[in-house]
Amino acid sequence: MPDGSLWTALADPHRRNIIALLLERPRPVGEIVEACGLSQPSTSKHLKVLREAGLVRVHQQAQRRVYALDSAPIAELDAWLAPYRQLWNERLDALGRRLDATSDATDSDTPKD
Amino acid sequence: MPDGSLWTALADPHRRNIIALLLERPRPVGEIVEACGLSQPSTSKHLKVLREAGLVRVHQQAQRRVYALDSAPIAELDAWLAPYRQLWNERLDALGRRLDATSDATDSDTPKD
DNA sequence: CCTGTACATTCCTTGACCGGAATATAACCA
DNA sequence: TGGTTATATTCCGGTCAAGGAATGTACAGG
Repeated sequence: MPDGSLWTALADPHRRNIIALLLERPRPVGEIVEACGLSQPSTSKHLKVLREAGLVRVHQQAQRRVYALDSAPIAELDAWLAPYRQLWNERLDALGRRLDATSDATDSDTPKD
Repeated sequence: MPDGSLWTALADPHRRNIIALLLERPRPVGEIVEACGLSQPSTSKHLKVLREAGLVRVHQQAQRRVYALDSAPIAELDAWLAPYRQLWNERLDALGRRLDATSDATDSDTPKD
């Protein structure tokens, strides 16, 4: 169940780095270890956090464990973001109108914003 | 400059709560304190984190300090999310094709996904 | 069966963060 | 200027996450 673990998982730069690596293509742990410059245990622990947050999935292949992104939580983030996206659209919209209004009006009702 | 402070700021549930409150409308600190159920100092500290992450702005009004959302970092988040959004669109697309294919094909190559 | 490879897990120490209490600061008002 | 309200900052104890070292586990090959 998606509690706050998604945000917690993404709060760490190394984990965001791993996520970015997996965006290019799925990778076994060894590759991630090299790319991150972290120790193998530390990397495995980060992978565990990402796994428990539902951000990645493992697919065993011989002795390798190949990690890949799972897109579901990303969608969740996007859903969280939606209301704020509206806000910023309104802002841009308002800015546009203001710029437009300055063409034929004196700044009598816009104190100092 | 936006370092990782944005993610760190949003990692805390209380701070996300504050953000949600400010989405409705700008509010003075006192209101936020009541709504959060946290102590005033603790709330002020969270507000400081949000401020330093660029997520909120203060507008002094008499003795009150009215906090409001700043939309810029939200846009930043959205930009970060963009590449992953692509990934998940591809997934949905693939799913759609698979559902479509099941209409005239036996499930011979879809083991247990 | 034994060895090596590829990961995961545990133990431990350190540093960061959280929350509350007390205190400091700033703005308004008489 | 002194007092009150509104907010910020500091200090402090407790908790939690991160990283390294050591160890455990699973799978392949000889």
